[in-house]
Amino acid sequence: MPAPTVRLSTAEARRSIVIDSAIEVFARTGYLGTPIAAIAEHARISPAYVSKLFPNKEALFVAALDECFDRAGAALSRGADTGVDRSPDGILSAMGGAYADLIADRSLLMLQVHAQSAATVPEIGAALRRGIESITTLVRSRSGASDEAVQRFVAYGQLCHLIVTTGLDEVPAEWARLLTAGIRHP
Amino acid sequence: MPAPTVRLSTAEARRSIVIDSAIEVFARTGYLGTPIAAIAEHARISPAYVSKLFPNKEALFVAALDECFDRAGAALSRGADTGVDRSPDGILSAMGGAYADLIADRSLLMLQVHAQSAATVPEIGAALRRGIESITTLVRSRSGASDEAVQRFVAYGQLCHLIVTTGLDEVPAEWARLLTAGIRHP
DNA sequence: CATGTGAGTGACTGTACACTCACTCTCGGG
DNA sequence: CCCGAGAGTGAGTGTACAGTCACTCACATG
Repeated sequence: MPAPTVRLSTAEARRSIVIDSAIEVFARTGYLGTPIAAIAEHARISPAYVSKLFPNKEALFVAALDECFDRAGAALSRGADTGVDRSPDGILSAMGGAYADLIADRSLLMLQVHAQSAATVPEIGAALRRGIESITTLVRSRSGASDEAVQRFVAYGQLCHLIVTTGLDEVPAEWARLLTAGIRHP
Repeated sequence: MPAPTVRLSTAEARRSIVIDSAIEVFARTGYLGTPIAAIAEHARISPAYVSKLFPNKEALFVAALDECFDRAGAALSRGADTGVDRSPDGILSAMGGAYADLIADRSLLMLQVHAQSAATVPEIGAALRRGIESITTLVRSRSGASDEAVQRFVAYGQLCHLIVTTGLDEVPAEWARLLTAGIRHP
């Protein structure tokens, strides 16, 4: 009988699989809280090989974060196209809806929170700024909304982070409902 | 000559000194990124004694976080009293100003960010929710503003966290100025 | 001055983890 | 069929750190 022979793939393909795993696992346990071995296990690969694919843990985290912002940008872009109301505010709210759909699984959002916490690592801080920049300029240019409206968009996005990290949407209290009101829950 | 004899203090006094140190050091390097020894050094105390004063690192972090929210609450409360404009929105903006003054040194704010990142540790998540609750209800009751206005207050507070963690107020670019516009910078 | 209580520490232990290295295995090209 | 390049790993190494323990020392009280 044909034993399930091990098929090799290219390092490039492995890298992107590992990045997917990294997004998920880093999102759950944070930068310092995640051993490389946990990501390796999730990617069904040996820890040694992860270390061979990325020069160090920091670079792996940055790669995951970059990918995360790429996906967010793509989702926002799609959202900007799908709205019915073509006014700036209409587009903005369509983008908000698309973003809400995207972060339904929490990983992208949590990764951003962990990145903020680890932003004192220079490479991580830089990646975070890059990401915010691309989101901000994309929202600005695709919606055509005013600076104030874009700022508000980002501010409520951050509120969304707070709600998710603290599980506020599960808290059955008046103050919690006040904060989550009108926010699309995952 | 009188050798500088070692004066003992009470454990209670030490505890609060250690909490002060913990706020500062945890704020700089985060929960997992901070060794107990770093806090001990800042408090000019042995690591062993820190471990004797607090059952574990988690409890120390929670104590620091609680203290942090206490200070924030006190500052907001003071702000609510000092405003000239006694309308809800006037009081709200006075509270915002007081908060901005308080977080000039970034420690309180950074600690919150790190707490969000570590919120999967049950005790830390609970402390964070307690803190948010007390802030939210305080802002609500002292200002008398609408639910929407309070939600907006918190959302822009979170935007403030983003700005500080990423050092956006130092970034000389249009997109950065868009996000920081109108936010009181430290 | 004797003594008990509590402040404070040095040295240690166990563990977790990032990263390395020598090695094996796969498979495409000659 | 063979061989070399590259995929992939097991077993380690060094280090950092949380928490413990036996101990010393200060000082208030009688």
